[in-house]
Amino acid sequence: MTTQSHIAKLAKTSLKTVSRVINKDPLVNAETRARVEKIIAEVGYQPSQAARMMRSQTSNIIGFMADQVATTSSSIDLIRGAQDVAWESGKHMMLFNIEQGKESERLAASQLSGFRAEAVIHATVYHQEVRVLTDDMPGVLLNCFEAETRFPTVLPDDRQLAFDLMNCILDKGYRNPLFLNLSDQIIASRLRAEGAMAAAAARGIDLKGRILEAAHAPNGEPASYRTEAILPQAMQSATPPDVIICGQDLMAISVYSILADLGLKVGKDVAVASFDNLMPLAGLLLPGLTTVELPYYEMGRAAMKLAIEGASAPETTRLPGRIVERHSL
Amino acid sequence: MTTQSHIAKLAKTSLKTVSRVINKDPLVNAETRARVEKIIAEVGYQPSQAARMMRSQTSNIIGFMADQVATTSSSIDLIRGAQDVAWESGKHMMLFNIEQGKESERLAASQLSGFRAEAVIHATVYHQEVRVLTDDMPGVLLNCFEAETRFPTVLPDDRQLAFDLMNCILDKGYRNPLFLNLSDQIIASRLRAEGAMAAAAARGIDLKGRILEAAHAPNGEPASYRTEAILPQAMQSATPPDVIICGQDLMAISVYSILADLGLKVGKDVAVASFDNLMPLAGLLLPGLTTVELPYYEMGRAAMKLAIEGASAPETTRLPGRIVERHSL
DNA sequence: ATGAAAGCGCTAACAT
DNA sequence: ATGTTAGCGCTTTCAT
Repeated sequence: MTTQSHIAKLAKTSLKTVSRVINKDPLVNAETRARVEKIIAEVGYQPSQAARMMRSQTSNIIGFMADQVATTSSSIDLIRGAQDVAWESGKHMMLFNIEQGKESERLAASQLSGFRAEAVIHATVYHQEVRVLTDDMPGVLLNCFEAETRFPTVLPDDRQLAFDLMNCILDKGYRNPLFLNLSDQIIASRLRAEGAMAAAAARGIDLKGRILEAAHAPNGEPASYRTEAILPQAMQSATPPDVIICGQDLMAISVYSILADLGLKVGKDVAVASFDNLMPLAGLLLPGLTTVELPYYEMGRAAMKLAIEGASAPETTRLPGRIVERHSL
Repeated sequence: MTTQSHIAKLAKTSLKTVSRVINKDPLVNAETRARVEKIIAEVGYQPSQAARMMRSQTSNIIGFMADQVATTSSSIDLIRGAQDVAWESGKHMMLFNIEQGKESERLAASQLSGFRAEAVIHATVYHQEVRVLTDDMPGVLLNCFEAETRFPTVLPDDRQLAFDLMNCILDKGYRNPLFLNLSDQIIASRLRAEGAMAAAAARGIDLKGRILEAAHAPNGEPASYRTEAILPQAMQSATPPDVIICGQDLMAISVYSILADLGLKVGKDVAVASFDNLMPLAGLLLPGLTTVELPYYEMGRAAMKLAIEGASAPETTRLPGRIVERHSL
C-alpha cells in the first residue's frame, strides 16, 4: 500500500511536507503543493485512517446504533439526516443495525469502543423508552428516551403533531372524529391523545370515548390491529364518525379495506387521516391518504450535531411534524 | 485510554502476554490468563482497532454500500444477512447509505479505502444493471450486475420466482391471468415475464397480451403505476381476468383499492397475487395478499461470504424465492 | 517553508 | 510459557 513517505520520495520532498499537503496546512509552497497533489492523484493515495487515528488520538468516528430502524422506510431518514451532517463535518459515521438487548447490541458497542468512537447515537424505530448500556462513549438518544434523562435526547413532538392534525380536521368542519390510536403502552400514543384532546377541547368538543386503543402491542407487531373489531361497529352506531384518525399509515390500509367492505367511500362517506407519511404507500392508497409526516430527517441531523458538539447536557429537543394533505380528508 | 502495557503492569506481566491473552493464543499459563482476563474485565479494556489494523496490516473491514437499500423495508434483509455473516466471521461491516453517482458514493468509497477495507459489497434496492467505480478494493455485487460481469454477483432468480408463482396459480385452477408487470426497463420484469410465460406455455396457455407494463419508471417512483388506466377496463372486458398478478406489493395496494371501487371482492370475485412479501403490509391487506418473498436475507449472507472469501471469479449466484400464500388467492 | 525525530498501541519476529 | 525488540503510517513536537 502506498504511504506518505512513498509519495514523498516520488515528489522529492519530505514525509512531513506530504502530510502538510494532505492536511491542508497553508504553510506549503504552492508549487510544492501542486507537485505533491499531482502524485497523490496519480497513484490514488488515500491516507490510512488507522495510522491517523492512532497518532492523533482522535477517531472522528460517531457511532449510530439503529434499533431495527431500517425496518420502517420512514425511519431511514433518521440515518440519512445523521449521515449528511457527519459528512458535512468531516466525520465518519459507523452504522449498525442492532436489536436492543441482543448480542448485536453488545457487538456493535464493543466494535465502536474498539474504534474509539467519539460518541454514539442510539436510535429506535418508534418513539419509546429505552435503557441503553452505559458505555465509555458519550451518547445521544434519537427517537427514544430514558426514565431519568442522562443523555441529550431528540424526539418528535407527538403532542403537537396530534394537536395540529386535529386542528386541521376541525377547521374543515368535521365534528365527530374517531381516533384509532396505537397501544397505550407507546408514549407517542399517550402524547397524541393529549394533543388531540387539547385541540378539540379548545373548540368545546369532548373526545371522551372517541379515542380508542386500536393496537395491542407496540409497533413491533402491527398485524395485531383491532380495527376489525372496532370499526364496523363504530360505523354502524347511532353517531358514526365523520373522520377516522389512524395511529399510523399501516393501520390506514386496514381501515381502507374495512370501509370498502362496508361499502363506504373514503373521502366521501367518511374521511381518513393518519400519521407517518409512509412513502410511497400514503400516495398509493385511493384516495391519497392525508397524514402527518414525522420530522425524522431533521431529527437525524439534530442528533448528529449534538453528538459532534460533544453535548452532554441531558436536554430534550422536540421537533415539529408536517401535515401532508391528500384527498382522504 | 487504557492500553495493553497498562494492563500488563497491573497484571505484573509483559505486554506480549496480554496480547496473547487477548488474541486467544493457547500458549499462556491458565493462571496468568485468568489474572489478565480479570483485569481486562475490570477496567473494561477494548483493544484499539486502529493499532491492530496498522500493525497487522489487515483491517477485517468489509464495506457495504447500500444504494437506497434501506428505503424499502424488505431490502433491509440484504443488510441483515450480510451483517450476520460478518459477525459470525469476526469481521467488521462498515455500512453506508449512498446514492449511485452522487457525492455520497465517492465519500463512502474513499472512507472505505482509507480504512483499507478488504472488500466492498455494492447493493441496490432492486435488481438492476449498474456500473460501479472500480476501486482498489475487490467487489461483490448484490441485487445488481454489470454489463460485462467483472465481479462475483448475487441475484434473485426472478425468472424462477415468476415460474413458480404462475405454476401455483394454474394449479389452483385459474386460467385467465393478468400480469401487471413493472417497467420493461427493469430486468426483473423481463425475467419474470419469461418465467410466467414458460409456466403457462407448459400448460398450453398463451399469455400474449396478458402481461402488461403497468409501471412507467424503475421502482424509484412507484407512484407512477398505470393500474388505474389498465385495470377497470380489463375487468369490464369480454374476458375479465380471474387472477391479477402485481409486479410488487405496493402495486397491489392500488389494485385492491381499484377493485373495491369496482365493487369486486378480492379472493372471491377475483384473485390477486404479487411479489415482495412486504411486511407487515402484505398481511394487513384484507384479504391477506399472496405474494412471493424474495430471498434477500440469504442473498445478503451469500454476498458477505463471497466478500470474506475474497472471491474474485465473476460468477453469478441466483437464489430462489418463497411463495407466501394468503387469502387473496 | 521545510525537515528530523519521536511515538501513538499494537502484533510479528525472534529470543529465552 | 514468557519476554524483547522493531516497526506498521501517520501526526506531533521541535528544529532549522
